[in-house]
Amino acid sequence: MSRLVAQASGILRQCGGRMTTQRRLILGTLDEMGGHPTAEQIYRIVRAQDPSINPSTVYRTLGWLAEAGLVDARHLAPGRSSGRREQFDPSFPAEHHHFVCTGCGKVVEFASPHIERAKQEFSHTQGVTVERASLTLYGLCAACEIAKE
Amino acid sequence: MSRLVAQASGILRQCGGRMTTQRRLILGTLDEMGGHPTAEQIYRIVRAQDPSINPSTVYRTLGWLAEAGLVDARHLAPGRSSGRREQFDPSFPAEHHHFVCTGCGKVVEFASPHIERAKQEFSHTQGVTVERASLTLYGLCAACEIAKE
DNA sequence: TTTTCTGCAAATTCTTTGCATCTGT
DNA sequence: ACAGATGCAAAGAATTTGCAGAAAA
Repeated sequence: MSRLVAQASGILRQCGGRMTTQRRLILGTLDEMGGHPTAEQIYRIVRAQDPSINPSTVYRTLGWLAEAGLVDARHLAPGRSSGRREQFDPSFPAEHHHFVCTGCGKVVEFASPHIERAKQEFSHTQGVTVERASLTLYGLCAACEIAKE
Repeated sequence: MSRLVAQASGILRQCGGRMTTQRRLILGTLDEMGGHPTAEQIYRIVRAQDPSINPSTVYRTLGWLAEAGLVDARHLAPGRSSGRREQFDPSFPAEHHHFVCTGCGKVVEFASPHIERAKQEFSHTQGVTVERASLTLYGLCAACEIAKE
């Protein structure tokens, strides 16, 4: 059983929800495919295994997964007009951030202690509670940097 | 003449574009209203001054403003389903980041030297070029923190 | 057996586009 | 005059919703 299926089962048990075939399929796919798929990409893959599945089910599943905090919804694609599709990012194993290459669209995940400091500093100086942070860096990856010239 | 109108005029002159009444109105509104309005909020305000203006014009104007780098399109609203509308953030005077209160939706802008460091570290260790960064912190503002109890 | 979920289709929401007309330059 | 912008209405993409039937607990 995949990690997400296990986590989700626990949550469902606590709130009286049900682990259905469709949910298991979507969760397993999310876990396996990795990266930051859009709802449509997820749908395409699960449909290959169960052609009767419906996009609404994918959206609904992603909806409560995001509410439960098991995945984060992000807009990684840079610029306008490409940032309209949400991308889903399993929030595991820990808070992480993203570098997006504006040339080829490649996404690299990373962790940074600087962000932890930025959170602390901001919460101290402003007297607020910071729960989570999302940093996205935009730039050119090595390959695109070379290709540019 | 507002700052944005001035900046935009310069850009338009360079690329053979035209400063129209509608653009002046939209730019002035963006400058005056501040914050991080959605296209619809902008439209509502400009329509009050010129009822003949059309939403497409607002979208088109925001489109090239974003391309020109005079405004940034962001998804500040936290969670799913609220993050669907783009918000437009005049990119002035310098790169800045956002704290979003998940209780009341209030947005606070701030600058942080830590982010500069995170950018540098990432670009050095990965051999990429980082052009810009966007950090959003989510949490509870002081008032919402109190209200929670 | 009782909720909860799913599939379906229709509806919404946000945004873009085609085209005739109008307007800066 | 002429390239470029606008308004309008219609199209489009992504996502949500209402509801009757299906399926977990």
